[in-house]
Amino acid sequence: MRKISDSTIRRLSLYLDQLRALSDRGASLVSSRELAEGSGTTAAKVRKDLSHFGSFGKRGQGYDVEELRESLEKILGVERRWRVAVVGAGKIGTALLGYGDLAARGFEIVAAFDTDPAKTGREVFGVPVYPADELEARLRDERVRIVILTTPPAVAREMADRVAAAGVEGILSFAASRLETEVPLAVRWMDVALELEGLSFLISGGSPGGNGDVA
Amino acid sequence: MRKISDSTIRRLSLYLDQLRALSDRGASLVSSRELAEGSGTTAAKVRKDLSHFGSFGKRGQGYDVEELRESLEKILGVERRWRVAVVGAGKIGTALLGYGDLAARGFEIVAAFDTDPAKTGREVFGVPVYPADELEARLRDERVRIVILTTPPAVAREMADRVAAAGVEGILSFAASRLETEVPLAVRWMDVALELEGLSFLISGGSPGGNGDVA
DNA sequence: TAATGTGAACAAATTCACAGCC
DNA sequence: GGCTGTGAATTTGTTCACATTA
Repeated sequence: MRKISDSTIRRLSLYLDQLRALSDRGASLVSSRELAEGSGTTAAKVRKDLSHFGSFGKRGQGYDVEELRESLEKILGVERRWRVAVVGAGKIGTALLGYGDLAARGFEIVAAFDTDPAKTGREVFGVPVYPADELEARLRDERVRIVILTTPPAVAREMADRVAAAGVEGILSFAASRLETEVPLAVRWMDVALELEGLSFLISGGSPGGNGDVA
Repeated sequence: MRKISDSTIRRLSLYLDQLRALSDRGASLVSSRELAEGSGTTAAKVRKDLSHFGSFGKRGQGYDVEELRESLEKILGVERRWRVAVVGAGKIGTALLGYGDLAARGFEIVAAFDTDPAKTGREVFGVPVYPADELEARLRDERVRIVILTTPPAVAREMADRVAAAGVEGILSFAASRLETEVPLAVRWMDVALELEGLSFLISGGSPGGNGDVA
């Protein structure tokens, strides 16, 4: 299998979202055009995206909703549940602990960590908050494979190295700055201010006479 | 000026972050190679990205940190402050109200809204939380140009239409599903579960023998 | 000498268009 | 007739390599 682009993966997530909704509504077939409309893309892109992984549709008909949903879950690796921990129990970190959408989409937050003793030793939205000392031990005990990093930038690098050393395989980082870890692992970044800057550019007329990403 | 790609804009934000840090440290010159290293890209890309907007460097020397920082702030439209509102004062919405990084990067949250009367009529982290009835009036009074949408998906569409009608020019949406507004405006999405699905794909070996986005 | 700015070469992603099947 | 799957064409984005300037 060749290298799959990041854009393709992101779109697969959007298709999956839609298929779950269609499935709930009891729809049985869906066309590439419909999937495209619901995810702001084109029918050709939908078909090309899927074609990297096999052929899932019936010519002349479309795709079987249940079948494609299951296939996409397997492709994305969300046919089973993931055990996730949140490192940094500040405002964003604790907000995520109670965010039901994550569990609904297969990501179960099983632990949180913080260096501040005032925040540890209790449960928040049912998730235990441990002191950072216990990071490595608890991550292993809980078989955590993905960590969401919400610490201040100053400690992000250290925490990333520690979770990587503890066998975590992926990090979703809310820390603005890039981070390089000693052990290589998959990292994605989310940065609210960066997204706002993107909007600022579009609104300010950066690309004049209209803008790229419009709903 | 031709159409600037989204990837270029995102990288400009990363360069700007770095220039601010360099500026704080009193650095006066920086090369495309250094900017590239700090943002996980290549020197050629840095130069090409900047070349779309003019020529900012001195051959043989590099870029003047202050000068380039100011230029990038102008390009991104963050040379002045933006007035932002948060619609939906749930867990994520309120977490954002106290998130100092936004103000530090030029985005001031001046109001929040919610439909739940239990949440309105008070201040959270110094930001007044208004009932949703007052949405249009307050957005105009406060001269809000960007809204961060953190409502449940069920009401996201309606709220998007209402803020668009109230003259808001950009939306950053945490609502998973795409949304189409009657009035067209700039929209960006942030979706924690989608990012986790991307990590899940990489970890599960979606692209075998290594993965794309590694630190 | 060192590093920018930029056309030209290249690679990747998207779109087109149509053969193949339901 | 309708819709998928896919090579080919096109467009977009990246990398190369070098003339140019401090």
